[in-house]
Amino acid sequence: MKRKRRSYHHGDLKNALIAAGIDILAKEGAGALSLRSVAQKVGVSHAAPYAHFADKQALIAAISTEGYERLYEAIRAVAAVHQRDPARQLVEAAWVYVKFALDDPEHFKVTLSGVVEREKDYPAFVEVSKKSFAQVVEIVQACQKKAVLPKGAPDLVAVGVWSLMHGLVSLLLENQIPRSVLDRMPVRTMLVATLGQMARLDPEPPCATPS
Amino acid sequence: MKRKRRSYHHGDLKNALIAAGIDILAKEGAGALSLRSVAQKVGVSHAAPYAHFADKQALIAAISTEGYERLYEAIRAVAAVHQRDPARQLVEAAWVYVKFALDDPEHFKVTLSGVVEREKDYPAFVEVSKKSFAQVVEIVQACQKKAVLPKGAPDLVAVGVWSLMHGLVSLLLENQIPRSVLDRMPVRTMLVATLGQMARLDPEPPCATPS
DNA sequence: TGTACATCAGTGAACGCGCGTTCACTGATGTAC
DNA sequence: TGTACATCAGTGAACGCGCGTTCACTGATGTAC
Repeated sequence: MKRKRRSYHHGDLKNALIAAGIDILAKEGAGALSLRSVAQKVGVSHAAPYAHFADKQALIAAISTEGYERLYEAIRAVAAVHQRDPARQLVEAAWVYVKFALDDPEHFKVTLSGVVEREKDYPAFVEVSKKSFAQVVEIVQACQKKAVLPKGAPDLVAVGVWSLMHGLVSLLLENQIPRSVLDRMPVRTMLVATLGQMARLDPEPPCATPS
Repeated sequence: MKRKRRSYHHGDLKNALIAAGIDILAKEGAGALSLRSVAQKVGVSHAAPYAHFADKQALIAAISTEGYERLYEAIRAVAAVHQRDPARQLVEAAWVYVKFALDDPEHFKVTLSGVVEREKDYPAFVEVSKKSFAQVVEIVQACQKKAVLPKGAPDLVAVGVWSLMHGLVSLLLENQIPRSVLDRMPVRTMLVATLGQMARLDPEPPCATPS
């Protein structure tokens, strides 16, 4: 399972610790995330992380930043693929968001849950979160041009779209959506239906649901 | 601050513990919520709670249930006041939700954050959460009749409205909404604007903002 | 009204646990000459 | 190429902490007679 380190020095301990943290979140949940557990997973003494992170908050901030970067990259990719179809960009970007949340709920939660308290101390986090929001605003503007989304200040409409998606996945993760609704349709259909209450979308062909 | 108990027996320790828990959430946050802290706040030995709660989960479930009841009652009240005006019902119910979240964020989070894992064990929680959702569905139906909300299965549209509000408050609480948007308008205006992307609402007079 | 007794709610000591953090240390690495 | 030394990353023991939970107990309460 855990291969022996060849040398005294690890080489890339910082990134290894971040990866281990994400892994622990996925497999054991947020309660199990600690500097000690992360160190143990990498096979290093429990004090070693302090060479790379000032404290636990700093590790969490790094994990959050990584999560936002994952989102940013994935949305950038789908936006590029559907360059000329804003409605599609909107749906696929939303789907990216939902997929992240469902595939890796604990990482998603840490990323989006404001665990980064003193943002000032973590400029990388602030930067990628700003970039991500700007990306959404762009998609919203393109949608507005084609009357897919209602008029209004683009950043405000972006907040609306984001809220809708964030609320949907939060309620899903927190098990609050009634079974009667849940059992009636797959998540992707629910996403499109919900988004369709706000945006003018073409109906999806029932079999085109990606993964 | 803490008055001496007159007698050995407390009389209503169970409810006192729940109230103390809510108080701790408000004043010290979720991290400080423990059976021990709750017992201490009430002025009782740390083992006393076990006479009333099987374990920590049971206390949390009780606090969650209390939170949902607060929501349920408040929404029922505003729905009654605006009996003949579904759009208003919608806005005020949403406002109730947002107010709860902003006034008592930690209690709100515990209530809505699926901390009640094995719902089966807490039927009171399940019941009040179902009742609350049904209430929203009713308001949604009334809104649909007046074309305030789009057509579609009422429970699905209710999920949409709920998601929108839940996402908005979650992002607010988690400090994710960009300052540029935040600084431009009060929360209530943001709520109405966001809800307005999904519902056909009359514009609010700028000075009618309740508390 | 008085007494015996069962029931119940709260006590306080004790358990083992994992945590964040500090500290003096040591092994490995790289650089100057 | 070889040696001295500064730097750096990781070690392992130790600290104090608050937690959930158990357990034998005891003080208060209520009921039967």
